[in-house]
Amino acid sequence: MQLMWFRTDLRVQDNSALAAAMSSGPTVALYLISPAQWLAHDDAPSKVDFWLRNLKSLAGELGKLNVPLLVREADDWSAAPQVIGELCQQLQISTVHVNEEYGVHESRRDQGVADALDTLGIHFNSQLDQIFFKPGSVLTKSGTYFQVYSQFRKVCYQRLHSALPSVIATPKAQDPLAINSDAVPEQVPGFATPSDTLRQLWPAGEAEARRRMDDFAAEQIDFYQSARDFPAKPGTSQLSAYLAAGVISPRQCLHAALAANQGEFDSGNIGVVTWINELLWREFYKHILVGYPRVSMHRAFRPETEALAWRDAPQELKAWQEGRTGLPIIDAAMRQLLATGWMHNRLRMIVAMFLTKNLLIDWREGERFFMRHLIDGDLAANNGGWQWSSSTGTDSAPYFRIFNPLSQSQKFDPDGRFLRQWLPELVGLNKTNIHNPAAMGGLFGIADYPAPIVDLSKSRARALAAFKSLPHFAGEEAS
DNA sequence: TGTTAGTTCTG
DNA sequence: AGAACTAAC
Repeated sequence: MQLMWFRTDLRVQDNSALAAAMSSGPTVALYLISPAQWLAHDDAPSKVDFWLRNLKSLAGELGKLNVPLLVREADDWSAAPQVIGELCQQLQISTVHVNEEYGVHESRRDQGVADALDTLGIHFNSQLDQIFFKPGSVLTKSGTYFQVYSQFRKVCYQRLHSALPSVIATPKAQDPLAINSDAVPEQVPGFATPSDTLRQLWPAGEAEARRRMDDFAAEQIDFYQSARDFPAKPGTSQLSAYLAAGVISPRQCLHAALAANQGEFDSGNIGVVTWINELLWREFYKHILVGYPRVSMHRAFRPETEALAWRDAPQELKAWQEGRTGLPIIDAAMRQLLATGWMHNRLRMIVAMFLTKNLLIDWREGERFFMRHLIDGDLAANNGGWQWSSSTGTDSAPYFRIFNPLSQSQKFDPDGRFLRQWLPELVGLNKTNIHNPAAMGGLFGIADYPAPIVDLSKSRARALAAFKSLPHFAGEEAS
């Protein structure tokens, strides 16, 4: 008997480990509920709820394949070896199949399980599935992990040209087993069920993910490059939550995009090329996590930035978190995050830059807050994004390239449509004033809307000074 | 995937 | 005055 252990790969289509298991023999599926571990990882309640809803949908898909889904609890992953070992003995499992995960804790968990199974004479078979290329297989000429994205991408392009990862066929149904599936819990203690409004924005299941992907590839991807930076437009794929939970695979995404561009990924349709570029950013940050694991252990990629004099400003942090900084684009973005579990990528950069530069608050505060609220929260991508914005990471924004929230707002939400959607107190303002109500002067101050909590000019200068005063800090040349 | 301040050009 | 350009952060 084979055991397929599902984690962040909640689908039956193009699933490497599931295909490996079912081609080896009769298969039973397992999912572990791990509330203490999830809390320790700052997993958002909306994300845990999304996992459970997708797990329920997955149970239905597995049912069509006659694969029973067992649900077990391992509060902390340190309990995983025992829980899985006992189950394997009960069911007389010969091999446990998984898709690789790349966090430090995930690797340690899998090693612990593999070791425990080994003493029981059970095999542990892990597959490349979450990304295109095995970490450690995309390296510089001197054999180190890339630190610069464009160079990494160049090698990825070569690899894609020589061997395109292909989508794996969905397994055929097996003969029914005399094992009953477990019920999937509706809720897990410690993770509140999100609002119906939020849940309805993110319907669960492979069919929904595929529908989104197909619609995007058919109708939006051509405009992706020109539309993706405007938060009021439906210019992005809205697939991040599904990718993070593994309800859809990057290989499926790649092939859907290629089909819209005559099979080309580095030329032709600029929208397609730009979108695939984003899939490769995702790939890059996963590789960074493996090559430089300190980034996920609350350490900056650039050690010299560890000495930065981040401000301890709990009131300002709280204002940022709650969307009441007095800067409309920041507040609208944070309210979008709180209400929907998601934030447009352009806005993630703007609010991250504002927190780490204008407020000069430690990027780790922002990283943690995002993880606690994002339905698509992914350790590698979230950490990569925050360290990019705070200029502490690989290939990050130069310390002097600081976004001005007002000009970003004017540039990327010119009519104020996005602002009006999230800031009812400002709906009456015209497209000039809405970006900067404070400029209208006290007499025209908006009831219920605060004055800006920082002076943008002074706080920008403060951030520049803080970076320049770092010992041994090698300031980059402008590019 | 930038912003600012200063200079020069243009009407 | 305001656009266009540039250097520096």
